[in-house]
Amino acid sequence: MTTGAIRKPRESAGPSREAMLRAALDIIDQDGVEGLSMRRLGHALGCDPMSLYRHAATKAVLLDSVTESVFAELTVDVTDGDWARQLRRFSRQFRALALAHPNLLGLLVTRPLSTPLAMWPLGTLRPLEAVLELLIRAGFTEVDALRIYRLVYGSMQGHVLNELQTLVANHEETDALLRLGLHRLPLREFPRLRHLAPVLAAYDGVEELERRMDIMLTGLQIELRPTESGEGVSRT
Amino acid sequence: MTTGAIRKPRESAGPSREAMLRAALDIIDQDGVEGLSMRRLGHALGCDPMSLYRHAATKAVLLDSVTESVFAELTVDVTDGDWARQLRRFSRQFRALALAHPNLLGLLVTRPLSTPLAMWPLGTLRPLEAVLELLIRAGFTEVDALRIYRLVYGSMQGHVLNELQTLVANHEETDALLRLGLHRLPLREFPRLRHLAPVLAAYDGVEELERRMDIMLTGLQIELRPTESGEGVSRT
DNA sequence: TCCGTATATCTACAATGTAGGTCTTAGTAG
DNA sequence: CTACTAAGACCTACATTGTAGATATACGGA
Repeated sequence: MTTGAIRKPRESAGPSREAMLRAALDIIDQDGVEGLSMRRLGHALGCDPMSLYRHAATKAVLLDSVTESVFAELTVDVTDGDWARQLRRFSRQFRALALAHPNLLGLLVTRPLSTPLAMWPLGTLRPLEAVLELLIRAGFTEVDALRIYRLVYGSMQGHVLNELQTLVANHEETDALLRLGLHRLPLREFPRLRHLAPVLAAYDGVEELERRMDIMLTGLQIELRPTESGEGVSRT
Repeated sequence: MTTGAIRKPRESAGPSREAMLRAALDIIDQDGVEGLSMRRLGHALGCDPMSLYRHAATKAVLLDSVTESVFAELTVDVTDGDWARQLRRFSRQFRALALAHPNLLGLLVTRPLSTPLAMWPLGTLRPLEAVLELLIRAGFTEVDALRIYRLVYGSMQGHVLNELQTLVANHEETDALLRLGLHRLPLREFPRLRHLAPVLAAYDGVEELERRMDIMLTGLQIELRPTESGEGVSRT
């Protein structure tokens, strides 16, 4: 190489990384993850499918980037002394994200499985770091902070998975049994489930998440005595 | 049709459904879900790939069936009066399944998202029914039983997802920071995470799950008063 | 024995991710 | 200003996928 200068990429050509991620997310929101192909994404952006590889070495990292871009919307106010309130807010935010992009939830909870923690995109790790900071500032030990993070994060994931599973079936059907398709189940074998049809149909995600947080936070307070910050669990 | 008799399938030809599911699970355990193709599965069974469609109308239902076959191993003793013990056992079983087939976890938590609850394979619904039965027999109302099931199931899912994420990186590396690849993280931005490296490396799944159950069950006992259902907790 | 039909087997197709070749153009040296 | 170089951008082509549809085969009844 005669010149040591690094050629900067032609900025005019091709869509920006952000535009690409946005378009990818749009497609996923509309037709699910399996509806996203490089060709279709290229078409949506009016560019050659192969040019997408400039921003993502492979489709897998493209998906990673999309989930990161969504995940990065989570924020935590580490200066808030009321850690429980922040955790609640965190959970609600996550739920909102999941409801806004239900087709992405599978990736959100699954993609980390294929990559060791420290290889995650930084945007994905930032909320983790923030929650740890929050809890440590609130007086928890590092170990407990990590434990609590896992507890909250896991519960939150679990809740959202449950909530999105329960959703819909036949929206127009009014009878709960029929709407959820529970009439298919043999009554002999599934009496409880069938009888619970109306309850299943009346699922209230917000309420359930709040109750879950109630239970978890009070249980947490009792089982895991924080050194000095034990003034009570915030309910808002 | 001139004759009303239903021709029974040639029982000699092709592998049995069970053999197929077993082989599919083997491949998934070995090379992950994306390693499973109809052609490869056919090759492993020594039969034409297309003949697999006799037992599964499409690849998606094949995957459903595989997850069902694993999921169906969960058992609950509904006659046990100690419901908390059963719930713990249930969680441990689930964890064991997930660790035995880590590549399947993504499907286990994800597949239900694409299908409304009542369309799940029956084997998948059976544990749900059993837990409901257990809790109702223990004196909970139907509504609370469902709530508790969701709570436990979500927490269990969340835990296992966390545990499998944290696993490995470089097994041979002894230094926690290096082993987890956390040295990659900018120290300025991720002080907590980097400092927690040894704790992350020393993750004890069994212990953590037990603690999680402790917290959840005590919180549950306090927050959910069965007798005065509906007004156990003042909500703001 | 032969026929009708349900089943097994095979072929072929459209769609996918992406490696590798070809071309365009920006940046530098003369 | 011109010519050269090489780093992108663009494109073609390939191996692989799930599976529809066509073809071959074997079974039950007459």
